[in-house]
Amino acid sequence: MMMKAAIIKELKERKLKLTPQRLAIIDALIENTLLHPGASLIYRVARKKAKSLSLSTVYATLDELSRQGIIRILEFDKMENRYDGNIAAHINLVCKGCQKIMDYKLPIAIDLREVAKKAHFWISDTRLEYYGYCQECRKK
Amino acid sequence: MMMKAAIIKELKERKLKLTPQRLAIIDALIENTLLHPGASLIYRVARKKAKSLSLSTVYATLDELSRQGIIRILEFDKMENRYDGNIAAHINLVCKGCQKIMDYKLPIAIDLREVAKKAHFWISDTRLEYYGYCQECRKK
DNA sequence: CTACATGCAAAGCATTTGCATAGCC
DNA sequence: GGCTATGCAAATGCTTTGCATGTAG
Repeated sequence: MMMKAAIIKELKERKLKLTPQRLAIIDALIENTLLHPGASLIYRVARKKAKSLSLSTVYATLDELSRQGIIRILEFDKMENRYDGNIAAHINLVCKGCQKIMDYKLPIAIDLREVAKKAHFWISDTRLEYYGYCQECRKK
Repeated sequence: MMMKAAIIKELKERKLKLTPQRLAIIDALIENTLLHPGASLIYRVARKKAKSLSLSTVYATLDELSRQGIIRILEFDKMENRYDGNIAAHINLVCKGCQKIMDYKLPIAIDLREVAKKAHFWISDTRLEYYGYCQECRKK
């Protein structure tokens, strides 16, 4: 996840307003990066800091941050969207037991320019996921 | 995509009924593998073959096939689920312009056992996607 | 000031569910 | 015949939208 100062700088440069709601949402995202939080969790956490906050503002802000390339939206089957602050290429390990999502550093680098050349496809971002079971869930 | 005979064999072995609806859905999936079709397209195509067919049956069948590991469900942002008959490890190139999804053969093999060891995570399946623009959409 | 952000409530929509009926094995 | 699959319609639930109001710059 980018640092708060860096995110604020980005938003200022693009003339986006730094409302208390947005700042609270950014805090919630940063504090919970490892959890890859969903909108409802972000709402619950950010609500404590922002004097007033609605779920639609949470969605609007997350959309905006995603449009700015600061976070990535992850959609799942039978599970609410999750928001990933880690923009660098990495693999998400998604536990089907407890819904936990962990980062895994890519062991190799895939050359995106090669894909562009071979498949005539211009890549803007990536999503790499492995589904399975974490250690705790596997014991059960 | 598996061949029809192989899919039927799988279903028989697991004592799942081969109804005309299921067969029509499997045909629709096979005929449209390259499109990575959504439920609505499958419904439209399969409807022509099956004497009667409802959308809920389409969903139920696709769920069943996914549970059997025959297809994979892909969920997206602001776009209906798509169904992927290609279970082998590969990358899906998802065009944000025209919603087309193309397969891309992985240039390297990622060793899943290594992930299991390093991250204590047992992988059941994978989802690798690159988002961007195909050649036609890029021209615009 | 004024354009953009927010909150509310209502709409949207793909997907799921409950239940009576039909039909495969 | 028994048990699973189907169809229908209604429910679900996350996400989006329209619009009036508030507020950051």
